[in-house]
Amino acid sequence: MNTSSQSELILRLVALHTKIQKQIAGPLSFHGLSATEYLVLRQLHAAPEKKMRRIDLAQQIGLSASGVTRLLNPMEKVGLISKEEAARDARVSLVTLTKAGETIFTEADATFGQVAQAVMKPLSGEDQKSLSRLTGELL
Amino acid sequence: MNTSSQSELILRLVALHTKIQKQIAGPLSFHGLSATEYLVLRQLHAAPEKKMRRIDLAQQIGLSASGVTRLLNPMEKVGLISKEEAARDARVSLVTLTKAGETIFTEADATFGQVAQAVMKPLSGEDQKSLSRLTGELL
DNA sequence: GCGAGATGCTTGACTGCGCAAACATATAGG
DNA sequence: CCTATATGTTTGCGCAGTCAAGCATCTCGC
Repeated sequence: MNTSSQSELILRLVALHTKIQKQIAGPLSFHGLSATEYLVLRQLHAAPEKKMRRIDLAQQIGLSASGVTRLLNPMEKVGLISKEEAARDARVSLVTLTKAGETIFTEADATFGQVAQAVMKPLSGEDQKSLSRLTGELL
Repeated sequence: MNTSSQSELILRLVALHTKIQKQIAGPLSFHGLSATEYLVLRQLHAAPEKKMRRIDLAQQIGLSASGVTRLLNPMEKVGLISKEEAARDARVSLVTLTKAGETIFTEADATFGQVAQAVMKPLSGEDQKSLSRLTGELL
């Protein structure tokens, strides 16, 4: 495995990502969500008490702190999430998943799952497992 | 392999892409290039006669036609590429890699290769081959 | 050979995001 | 305590990219 084929491998991953984004955007927009917004809901859904600090959210979804601020503002207006002060530290503003957000997430997650299934269709179950392991080791 | 783990697999690919972008941006900026600009140079370098139509370029690097227009303008000003009319079809404006562009690409490509190597380091040569095959089948 | 649609490209308006700076609060060392 | 430094968040500005509209050119059916 020489350097040149490693470069090509990186380029393939980038191309694959582009393809995935394009396949996901449409179906998710049916729920009024962008891909990034879906990630937010997903993180919150998985968080203990469905609460997170904005900065942790940023790190988990690969955004800057300011990106999170701008992303969350409209989501709060629409009522998917809500702000809450942290008891121990007045600097942080916790983000929590509202009941409405939970509902939308559940619906969107089903859609996401279908797209994921469609994207992965070319691979056997065994190959999907391999891919899962390989990507895991690269993170 | 159920739907939920397929979703997680997609999310891993997205996270991996984020990581790759962040690792690549810095080193490439040393050559005055963004990741997307590097892709342009690479495509042109690989093209017959180092010439391409803007629309094919767009499709290859996963951009819209207008995105390509805006991307190429500064690159032309800096002299990495140059415009050329197509003999057969007056609608198309061919993009060609200049000598200067070729030089910059060669340097940037070495840098890119090093980053690719660093990113892929956690995987054995055998695993890299597998990953290459798997991503290939998904495209 | 000419009108109707298809194709290639650019432009205007907008969105999403990053960076740096500003600001608020927290913590630690003297 | 009180200053210095670190941490969490928001804001101003700018860049990269999209979509829709417009313009030029090409091609085809008659």
